[in-house]
Amino acid sequence: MPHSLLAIKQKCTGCNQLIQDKFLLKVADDLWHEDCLRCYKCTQPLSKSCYIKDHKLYCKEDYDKRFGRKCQGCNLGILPDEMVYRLHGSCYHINCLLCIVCSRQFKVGDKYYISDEGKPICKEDYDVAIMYFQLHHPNLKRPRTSITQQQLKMLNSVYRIKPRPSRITREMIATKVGLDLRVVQVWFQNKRAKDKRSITSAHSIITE
Amino acid sequence: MPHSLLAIKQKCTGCNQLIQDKFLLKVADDLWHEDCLRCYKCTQPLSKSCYIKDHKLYCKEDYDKRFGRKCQGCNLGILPDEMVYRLHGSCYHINCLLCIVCSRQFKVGDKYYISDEGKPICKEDYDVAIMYFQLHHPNLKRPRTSITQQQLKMLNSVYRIKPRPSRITREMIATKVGLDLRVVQVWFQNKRAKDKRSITSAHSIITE
DNA sequence: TACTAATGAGTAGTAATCAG
DNA sequence: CTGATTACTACTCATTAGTA
Repeated sequence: MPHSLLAIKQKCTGCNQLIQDKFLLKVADDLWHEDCLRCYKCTQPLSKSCYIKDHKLYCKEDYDKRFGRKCQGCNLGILPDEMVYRLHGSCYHINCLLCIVCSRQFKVGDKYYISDEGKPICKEDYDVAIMYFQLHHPNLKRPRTSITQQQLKMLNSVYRIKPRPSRITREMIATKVGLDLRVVQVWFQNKRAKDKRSITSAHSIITE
Repeated sequence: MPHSLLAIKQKCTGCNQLIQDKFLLKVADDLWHEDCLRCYKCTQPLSKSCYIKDHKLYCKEDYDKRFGRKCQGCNLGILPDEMVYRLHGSCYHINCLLCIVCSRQFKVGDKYYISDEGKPICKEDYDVAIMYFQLHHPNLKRPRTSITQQQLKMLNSVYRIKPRPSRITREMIATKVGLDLRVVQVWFQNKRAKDKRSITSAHSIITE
């Protein structure tokens, strides 16, 4: 059963501190310090008008963005109980959420990425774009194969006998341990280089 | 309705201490310190109205939430013997438990997360949101994952045998216990560090 | 407040690349 | 192929910060 009480103390809805100011500012049933009347998002003081949601104040711009009063696809308004997609802080009519590359309409569960302009791209187009990018900037990312202990053992045992295996031997090794031929080749190159390095550095210690 | 009374020795229903204040606050047969008139749940002072249950006071919001009088989805009342979902301290009509992003209706067994506002988000939307967020704030911190006892048991048992598991082992563990690969890696790193710390500190006690 | 998940700087080892 | 270099992976150590 609700009971109404006398107003005992009054706290500011913004900072939750007691209001000692001469005047209380009342905004739609909530009380505020004059100084606390700021947009919850951008913290700009709210001088002319403000929007309220969940006891929080917003400037028009941030309110529209956050609570989706304007579709970022067609730039038209969104009615209060219209269904929307929320995406990266923007709202879209269900029918206005399109991939900016292929214009296909997104459905729930579709994977997507966000362009530099904050607009959605479907995963397929994104992947193609990445592939294309890597084709044209081939040395930006270099996937590194990690060679397991198993494979290393095999490679090492061959290396001890034959540090410079022929193409045919390399092919055998490659299929046997399940590595790319090129990877095997590079491994032997690097291994020889490392060996040489350790030998020369050992030598320099002795001679110094 | 509150009544002010003359000061006689009376105990506060909230803190059970003697009331020495000039005025006693009486709320439905119980006496309270002015300062103790707070919501039992959120501890906010009760300025306008309060709800009572079992000699405890609640603000309207928490009362409705706690005693399930109001569906947190449609904001309408819940009849005493109506079926509800209970989620994170709130009640919902069976048909009112919707993902706040895609509005899809939850079914028993569906995975969900809870938004900052305490509302449910389906796992798919949550994952997409996280992906986005990380795409656009790549150097913001990853939220701290809490590792369950179950997972800890698994990790520890592996650690005893192999304190330095290979990438492949880590991958196996990660999928088995349902943790991110990186999280597993960090756990092993931290575990090794902790072990080392305890060993060296034990040593310093002996040698000192 | 203690424990510990996460971060960051610095380092080692080595797979991959490039020039010659 | 070699030699030099680049850059990916993983580690340690010290610190920061989230949570029971």
